[in-house]
Amino acid sequence: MQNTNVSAVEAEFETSPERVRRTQDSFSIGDLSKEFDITTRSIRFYEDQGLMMPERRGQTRIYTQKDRVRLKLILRGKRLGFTLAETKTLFDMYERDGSSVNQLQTMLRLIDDKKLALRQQLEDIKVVLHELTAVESGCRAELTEKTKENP
Amino acid sequence: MQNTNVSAVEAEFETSPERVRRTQDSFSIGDLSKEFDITTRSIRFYEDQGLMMPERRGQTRIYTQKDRVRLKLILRGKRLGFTLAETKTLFDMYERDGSSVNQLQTMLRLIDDKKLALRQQLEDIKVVLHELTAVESGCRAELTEKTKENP
DNA sequence: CATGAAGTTTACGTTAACGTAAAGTTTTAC
DNA sequence: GTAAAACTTTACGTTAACGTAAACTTCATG
Repeated sequence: MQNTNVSAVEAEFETSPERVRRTQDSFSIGDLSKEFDITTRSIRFYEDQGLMMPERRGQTRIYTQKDRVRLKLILRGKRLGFTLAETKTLFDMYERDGSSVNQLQTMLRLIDDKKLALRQQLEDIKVVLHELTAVESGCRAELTEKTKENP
Repeated sequence: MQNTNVSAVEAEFETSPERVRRTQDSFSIGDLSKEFDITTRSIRFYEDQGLMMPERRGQTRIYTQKDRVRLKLILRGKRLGFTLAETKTLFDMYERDGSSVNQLQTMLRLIDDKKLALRQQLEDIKVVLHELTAVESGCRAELTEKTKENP
């Protein structure tokens, strides 16, 4: 087990190509906003919501590698359909439970919920697509009729 | 062509079983809210947004069959993923163009847009489902490892 | 030393479709 | 005849995730 500080779950999210440019160990808010292509407003918002707590040098925020990984996790969570509140729950859980067994179970529950909801959405979308096609046919039929009348 | 007042598109939306109980020809807001299982607040909201303009007897709203059909169309539009604004556009169009050739073409465009967006959504959801499954596997693996350590 | 880039806080604005009082009038029922 | 049910208007609240503007400080550079 080579875990130093970053949670196993966090480590899991590390993608291999990143290891190449392991140079910096502190970042400005602008650095991160550029790297992840989000606004600084967003990053400050995440802090507002209790998802990050970077150090300060005076007023200025200083982000560590750990913070950077957190941000990465936030964004991946978003892509997976987690709300910021849900992601925060996971973070809080890890904070109180380093071993994170609890966290993993919660995550599994969350994932299960998401999968269920997504499958439902999938079905709904299919149904609506069919309905739309039906309405479309009706429209086309009516349209050819109308243009037949008024050439 | 047996169109009296209701547009051909509106007529198209009429479902057959309805014709059986063709009794009333005016309705209260409560009648409609019960029939379609929505709140009176919603109905008044649709009026606010310019989607309906029922007559009044004093202060009280009186809805005709035509209004009822409109409401039905609004709700079907919602099920099909149209915003109220989009539905309003179609209504306005019919108001100015009884023959509604224009309306039909606009509708076809709208439907096409929706279908495209839905297909995209479908793909996105599939991708996310796969990602979720992957993350889930990772969690499970890690979990069995942890519980192996601390039995 | 000025100036422009990057950082900061505070706080209101946005979107969609209603929910939820509050406070009043009208209708219906017994 | 009165009390409950149904109707009305007005208007602020909700959700999520920021956008945007104002007004300020700090820093580096030519």
